[in-house]
Parts: sequence; C-alpha cells; structure tokens
Amino acid sequence: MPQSLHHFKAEFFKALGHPTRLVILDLLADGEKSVNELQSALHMDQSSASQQLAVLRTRNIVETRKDGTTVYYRVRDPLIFQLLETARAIFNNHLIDTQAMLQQLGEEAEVR
Amino acid sequence: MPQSLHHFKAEFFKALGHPTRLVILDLLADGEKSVNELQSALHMDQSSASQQLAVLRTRNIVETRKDGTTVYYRVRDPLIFQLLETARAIFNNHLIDTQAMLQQLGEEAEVR
DNA sequence: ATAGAATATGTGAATATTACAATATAGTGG
DNA sequence: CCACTATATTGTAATATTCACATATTCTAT
Repeated sequence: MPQSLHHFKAEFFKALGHPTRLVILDLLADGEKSVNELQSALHMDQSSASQQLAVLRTRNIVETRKDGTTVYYRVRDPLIFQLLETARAIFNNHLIDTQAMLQQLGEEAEVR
Repeated sequence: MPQSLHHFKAEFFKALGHPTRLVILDLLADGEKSVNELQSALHMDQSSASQQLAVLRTRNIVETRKDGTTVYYRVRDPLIFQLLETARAIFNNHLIDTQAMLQQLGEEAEVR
C-alpha cells in the first residue's frame, strides 16, 4: 500500500479520534440532523460544535444540505456505521482489557 | 452510549490515526513480527518504532510475546483487520472525493 | 436596506503528539 | 561479573490539536 494512502487513512481515523465527533456520528445514525439539533444534544456552544463538524466535513465523513439558513448534516457512507459497529464488537471482545485501559488512561476513566 | 465509552473509542481511533501505525498493522496482517523486523520494514530508528508500538500496546490493539531478548508483536483481535478492510471499502467508494480531500489537506498529497 | 437567526471562520492560549537523541532495562554468552 | 544485543523509556524541541471567544457570512422577513 502506498504511503500516501496510509496518510489519508490516518487522517480519516484521526477524524474519528475525538469523543465529541463520535457522539455526533451516533446522533446521525438515525438520519440527518440540523446543526441546531446537534448543538443542543451535544451541550456545546455554537462555534465549538461547528468546529467539530468542520473536521468531519473536511474529511468527507459527513456531507451537508442547506435549507434556508439551516444546515443539515448526514453521514456520507453507511459503511461508516458498519465501521463503528466493528469497533464496538472489538471492545466487547475485550471488556476486561478495556477496564485495564481505562485505569491506564487515568482521568479519562470518569463517567461524565 | 455513555461518555466514557466514547472517550475509550476515541482513544482507539486516535491510535489508528497515524500513518506509521497503520503500516505496522499492515505488516502484522500475515502474523506476528519481531520489533527488529518491523523496524527495518519501517525505515525508522529504533526508539521511534518502539514508541509507535507502545501506542498500539497501551490501547490493547497489539499484544506481545517475548522470546529471549526478542519481542514479537501481533494484532490482538482479527476484527481489527476487518475494521481496516471496511475503511478501505469506504475509501474505494469515494475515490474522487479522496482526490479532493488530498488537495484540501495540501502537503499531505505528495506520494512519499 | 436593515435586523435577526443560523452557521462558519479566525485567533490565540493550553495541551497533546511527534521525532530524535540519550539513557535505561533485560536477556545471553563467555 | 562483563560485554553485547534487543527493546523500552525519558527528555525535549518542533509541530499539531483543541477549546473558547470574537467576528464574519448567509439567508429570511419586514
């Protein structure tokens, strides 16, 4: 596999590598949502949410539709959800390890 | 889904979010390899390779086996490969978009 | 044209990641 | 024990990412 493709894939995974962005993708699992809807679900201020959406947008993970002043976001490829599902399966396979990792990660362990 | 799980998943994806680490996983696709073998395949100095391996290790993506002074790495769960395969399918679905994204990402576009 | 609502972008400080060099640890043979 | 090889860890400077805040853009209604 050429290096450039690895770079590209890495960008893709980096885009998934943030809790907020994973929540966004979960929220989009049942269809498109407006920025407004996403914002209130995320309990974030406007520009922070928009910034995270921009990350997903520039990586072509989501795409948008504009209706008046409202912008609706949706996941570009359903395979994204399959990917997240596979990730979930991996975690389920290693629940004990997960506990260990949360310990290692320390402060990340709190449920909040 | 609880926030802590999103944090954990994000850590997992972050671990995949680096070209070198994706190359490592590709190299491990056909079975375990020693650090030495990985290093020479990666054309990296010793400590950099070891650091990247450490990232995959602390996220429980790979596990190790020690034989004398040699450490062999292997991917912990075959589902990891299924995940990478799904990622590849996503890229194939969007080759044109990929070109556009590489443009956007600018310097990342060079094949090197 | 102006105001207001929805969304996006620019900026800078705080934080995290990276690459590289140096040092440390662990195992083996003599 | 000593030297040697394989691997890991630590310190650090460069770079990238995140977050919060301010400002800009786009669209609609009046």
